[in-house]
Amino acid sequence: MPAMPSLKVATDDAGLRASGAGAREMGAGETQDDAAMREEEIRLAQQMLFFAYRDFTRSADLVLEELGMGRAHHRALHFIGRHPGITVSDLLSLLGITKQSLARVLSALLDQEYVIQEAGTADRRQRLLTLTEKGAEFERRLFERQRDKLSAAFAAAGTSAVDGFRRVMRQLMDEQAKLYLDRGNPRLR
Amino acid sequence: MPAMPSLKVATDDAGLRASGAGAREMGAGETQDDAAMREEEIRLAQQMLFFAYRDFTRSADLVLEELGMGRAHHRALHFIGRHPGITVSDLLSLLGITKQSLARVLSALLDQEYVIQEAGTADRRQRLLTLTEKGAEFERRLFERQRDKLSAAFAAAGTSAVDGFRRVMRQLMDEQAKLYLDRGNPRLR
DNA sequence: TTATATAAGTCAATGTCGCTGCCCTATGAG
DNA sequence: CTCATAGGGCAGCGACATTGACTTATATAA
Repeated sequence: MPAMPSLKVATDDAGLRASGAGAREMGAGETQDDAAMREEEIRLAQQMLFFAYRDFTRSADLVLEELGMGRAHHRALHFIGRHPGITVSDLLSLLGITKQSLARVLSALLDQEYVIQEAGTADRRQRLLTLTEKGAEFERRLFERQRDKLSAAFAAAGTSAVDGFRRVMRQLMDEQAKLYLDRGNPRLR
Repeated sequence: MPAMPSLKVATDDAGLRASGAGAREMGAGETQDDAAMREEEIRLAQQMLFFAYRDFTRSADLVLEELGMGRAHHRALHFIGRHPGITVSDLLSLLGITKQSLARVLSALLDQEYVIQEAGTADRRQRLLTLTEKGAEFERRLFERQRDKLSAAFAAAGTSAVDGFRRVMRQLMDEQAKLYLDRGNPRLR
């Protein structure tokens, strides 16, 4: 864990350069200060996303490392767990990666029997993916780390904050991800 | 852009397995259903973090790709822009990576003159980092992509949601990151 | 039935981004 | 003078993602 820097840095005002080349136009009645304030808000939000995501994922990363796996394995386990019998191509779409990227991860999960494949009944070309008992246990172990972080954060922030959090996060996602979450998520035929 | 899967997946109830090995203990008066509901909330939040972060960063990634750079370059530019004259070790602490990891990125930024180094006046071992004009312009271009996404999201979610968003994100960060944000961020001697 | 499309697996090559261990120089501070 | 610190650099590695091209099995439509 790195110590946070004491940041004994020149206190000049270059942090907020509201003017210059690409600066955004101001709406009616808007002052330079308003624009600068909004820019600062955005930059803070950028940083929060970076720090929060980094530190949130870190908790599960430690468990994964023990078994020589990475985040990609975790994500695959997560979505397979949520969608037992998911097809490979649906999983690819959810993860937003290529077939090759998934292949490495998936074959490791199959080798170590965290996941099993079965040929689809309707379409026998499909390989339906399901967690084994071992896979479900491992996924749960990973989940619990992140659950602890998240529920502590939710408790500390309060329920109305959680609602706002969800609303903003939702807006940051692609349309397709929004749709996925909207339709109740696991249960859709 | 991958099409979101139609998710024609077996609608069994394995998405929510509130029982089993590692399931969390329930507090007084809490039912199985409460626990399951909370687990579902947490799992949704996990997914939102994944989707939102992925899609948020994607916007800037496209610009970076044109110039053969990656997220790491963006982050370095961001923090150097916010802290003109930052030392290498402070930057390392902010990014939470090792010297070697930064070295690759930083030397690219120096080579292409996005960043300049100057020996510190007080301590001449230090290499104080500052954006060049070119670097500031590039950083702004990257910033604007993400700003557009973020401000659209903030506008759509509403100001009280933004407040909640910030509160939750803050709780997800490490102590050190919290402290960094708390103390007003760029301006600290 | 034949032709085309789809689901999935695979090979080879590439690039970013993180890590480790080790060594070096320049400079600051006791 | 000695030791610690700021920074740079070498070599090697691993995880994760990419592209393009090719193969197999199966489904579906002409």
